[in-house]
Amino acid sequence: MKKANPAPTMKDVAKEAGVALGTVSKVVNGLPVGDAYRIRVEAAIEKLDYQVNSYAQGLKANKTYTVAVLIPNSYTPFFSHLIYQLNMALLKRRYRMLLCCTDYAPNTEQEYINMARQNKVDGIIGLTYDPNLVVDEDIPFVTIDRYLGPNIPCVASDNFAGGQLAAEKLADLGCRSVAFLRVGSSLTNEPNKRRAGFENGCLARHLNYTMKILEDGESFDEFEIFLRSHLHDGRLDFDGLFCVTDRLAYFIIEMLERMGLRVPEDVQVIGFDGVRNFGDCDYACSTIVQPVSEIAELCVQLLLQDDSSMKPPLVCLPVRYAYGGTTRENSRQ
Amino acid sequence: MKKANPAPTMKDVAKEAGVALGTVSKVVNGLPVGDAYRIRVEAAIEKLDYQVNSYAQGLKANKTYTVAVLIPNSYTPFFSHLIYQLNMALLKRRYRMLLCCTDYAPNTEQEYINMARQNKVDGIIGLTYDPNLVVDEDIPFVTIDRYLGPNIPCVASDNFAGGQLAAEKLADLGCRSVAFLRVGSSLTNEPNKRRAGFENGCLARHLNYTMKILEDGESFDEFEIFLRSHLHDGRLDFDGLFCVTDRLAYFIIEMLERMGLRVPEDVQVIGFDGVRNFGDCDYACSTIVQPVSEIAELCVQLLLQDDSSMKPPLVCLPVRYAYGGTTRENSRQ
DNA sequence: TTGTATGCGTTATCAT
DNA sequence: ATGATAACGCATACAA
Repeated sequence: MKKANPAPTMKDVAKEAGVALGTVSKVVNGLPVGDAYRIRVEAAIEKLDYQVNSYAQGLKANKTYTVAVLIPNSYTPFFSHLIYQLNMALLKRRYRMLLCCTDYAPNTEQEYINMARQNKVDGIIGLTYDPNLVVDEDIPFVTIDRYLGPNIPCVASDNFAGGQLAAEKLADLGCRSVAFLRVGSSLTNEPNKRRAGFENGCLARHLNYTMKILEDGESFDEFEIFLRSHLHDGRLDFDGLFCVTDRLAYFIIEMLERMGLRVPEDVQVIGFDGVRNFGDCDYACSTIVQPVSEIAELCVQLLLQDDSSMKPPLVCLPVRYAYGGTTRENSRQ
Repeated sequence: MKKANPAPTMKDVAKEAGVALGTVSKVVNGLPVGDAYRIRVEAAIEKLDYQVNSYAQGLKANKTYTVAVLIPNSYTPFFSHLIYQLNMALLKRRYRMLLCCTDYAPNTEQEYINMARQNKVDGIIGLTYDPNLVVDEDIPFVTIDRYLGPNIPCVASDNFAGGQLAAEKLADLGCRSVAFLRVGSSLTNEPNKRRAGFENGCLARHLNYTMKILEDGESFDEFEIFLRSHLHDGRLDFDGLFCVTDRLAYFIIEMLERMGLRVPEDVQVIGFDGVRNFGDCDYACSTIVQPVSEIAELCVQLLLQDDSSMKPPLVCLPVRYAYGGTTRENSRQ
């Protein structure tokens, strides 16, 4: 509230302790200093409640211990967990996190990147959607789920393996004829591989499969039209569905119930992401779980490691299946 | 990646444009400068891709356009929306957000406050749980949901009115005998007023009411024991339940279904918070919705306004009821 | 080992 | 109106 007395500086501490400025600096940074001096300086620091000014530090060292995280928003379950885990991974290394929600807006993404540059952050972790994003070569950058170029490490789940795993699970659970449902396909990114993986898995397991892929902007109603076209005498042609996200699975399940079909008795559904109700309760549906914590940890590692070491262009982390009530439990459950 | 050439500085721009340092500064800050000079400086800035160093700025101005947000985590639905709205409210004013997840740990909360101080943030917005939190008087601070003292503005939903509204709604929807369920009551905070408000509403509407309040650490199983003790011949003594959060409502609803009771046919349930499935789909249950966006906006306003203006100690923002499938729709729905 | 002096990039106060 | 210079708080190379 009152801004009366400015925060104490090293100079104040030095005066208080009766030592030189440099000595205080050394004590603060843990450099060797005579015990007698150290004691006095520490007492002065305590007395004045001195705190180093990290802006002055940053100016000097050209290092700020701050990382910017660019992400569309913080309330989509996958994003919200990612943010949390990134925060933890950064905190562990004494780094601070500047959170930037972009709302999927390309210009906001670019604006934040510029802001981050002039803010002299030590690096940027971005889950972005702008296809024409310009990222400087001179600031460490790691992307999630979207490959931006050979010099920019990209971390993602093993989406291909996840699609494959979904197909295998459905086969294991007794499905014979399945479908893949997906929305928004215009942007090239890692999650797109879910389809290919699923297709691969279906072929390997000799599952009949169909795809229904909506273009950007098409309404979810298209799925209902699609499903109804495969409904004969109250029975669906499919006994298994793989939805590209848990969120889509949620809509599809509601749809199926409106159509008088029971999940999982009539048709089993598997989603993708590993979304939990209320963030930490049970899984919203049976799902392929993304290793969020590992993704976050790896992003931070890659971002902060010496430039000397090799930076892999793309790392895919293993996913796993989790039961969430929309598949038929079998013995392996 | 490569840190070869250090970022260009004002000096570089001055040299490039063949003008003095101060002139560049003026151009950058929009101060009056001769047109001929301005053109040349702007060209040089463009050419060198110059960006002001906000750390040097911060050092000089003792102002950083950065606000720290302290919150337990980013994945609990209410928190995740709060973070998003705070980010938007700050962005609108060209402020940056330093996100600090505390995991409900008192020492982490205190650590972050210290970190924020030495980081010279312009203010702190905190949703904290440490009953003994020490917050300096010399840095602007606004708290959410928890009153910390007369000099520290607290922003919250009108929890009392929310409890009252829940009671009124249940009465309107035909309930005669209701119960309030709550967990964790040791900490004094604003949400505690939900109980009192509910009680008030029940009295006003002549509803029979019962309370079941769990202590910290008690298992949710206690609720099942409680409910079963009020179950006679498959009928529950209550036809309406008010749960202190949507999350609790979610558990209770599952519990009721296990007990063979239908929601909302046999018993109607209202929660609190306004949680939506997958962050932005339908409401998880009928609920009292917190005005998250308004809370965020007000926090930022109070935090950044001149110290001269009056800071109210506690502001309670209006809540509203939303239908979410766990109450019986009536004509007013 | 301790003290002194310089510079990091900006802004602001001076003369010019 | 423009250019030189000091100061912000800290770290460090260097001198003592």
